Amino acid sequence: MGNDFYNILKTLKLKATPKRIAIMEILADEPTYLSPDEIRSRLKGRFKNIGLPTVYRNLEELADSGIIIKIIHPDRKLYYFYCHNREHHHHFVCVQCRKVEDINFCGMEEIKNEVEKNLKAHMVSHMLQVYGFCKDCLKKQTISL
Amino acid sequence: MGNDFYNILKTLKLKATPKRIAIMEILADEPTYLSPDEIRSRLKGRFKNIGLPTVYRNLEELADSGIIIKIIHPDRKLYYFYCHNREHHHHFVCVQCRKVEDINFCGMEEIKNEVEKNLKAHMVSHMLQVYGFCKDCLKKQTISL
DNA sequence: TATCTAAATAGAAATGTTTTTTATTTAAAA
DNA sequence: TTTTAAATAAAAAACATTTCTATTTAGATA
Repeated sequence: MGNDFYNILKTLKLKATPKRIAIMEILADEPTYLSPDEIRSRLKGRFKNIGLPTVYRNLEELADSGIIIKIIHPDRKLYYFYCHNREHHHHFVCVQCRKVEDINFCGMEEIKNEVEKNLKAHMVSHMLQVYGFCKDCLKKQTISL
Repeated sequence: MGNDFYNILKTLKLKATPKRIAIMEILADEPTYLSPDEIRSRLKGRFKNIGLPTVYRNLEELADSGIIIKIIHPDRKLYYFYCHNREHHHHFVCVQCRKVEDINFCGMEEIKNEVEKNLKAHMVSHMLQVYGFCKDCLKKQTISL
């Protein structure tokens, strides 16, 4: 299918270093979100030397340029996820298996309207995240809801 | 008006210690969200000895019991806010002065519906936060939007 | 009011994630 | 091939948050 990470990086005006490409490959292959340290562990299979600051820096740059996204987890640690959906949308996150699924509904127009009309404020950004148990985790075991 | 924190704490089955009451008073008087360390600084004016773990523990307990709320800031640090509105709602946060205002619209019914019908998942919780510049900060200065 | 006990506390130390620093290496443009 | 700005490794630092332990205290009970 050609995830042409080399050219994506060129478009973003980032050097196409082997490690940067590897980080994108690892995330794109993963249906769940990963922590920086987990990403580093996987990189260790491919590179014998890999520093944690390099992982953090690359993830930050890639997230800033929008090609990957940050997941805000209730534990307040950083997680990253490669999302193939380029439209504006939000995520359902399974707190058990970490699967990420898209939510298409976004009531942001109404919220933006309320913020600007009622509060007379200017909305810069918003964050919506939904936590729960996904279909598969519900099936696999008894979860006391 | 009588913010009867003593009785609120009794209802929550928490000991009404002077420090716990002071934490609630500080937050209730504050229109912005505060960090644990900022709260400790203010407590130092009232108590000569006050440990940071005490502040963290109390904030955690009070947030768990729902009398104060955690604010998720983009910097991923913890902040707390005393919200007088007991209904389910969300917040607009001014990223400049940290003022917190209520947003009454919440599209959660639609989202819950989508999660449960389309994804066949179970929604446990959700987080919505809107960031921007409040009315006053917009007035006070030129912000490049 | 005095006694008692579980809860709360201070203070020090530990934890663990994320960032900074600096010297070295590398991608890719010229 | 040369050049140079960007990227890197490694060590160290920064910093928020938590754990630990001995001590104190709120408030129930006698």
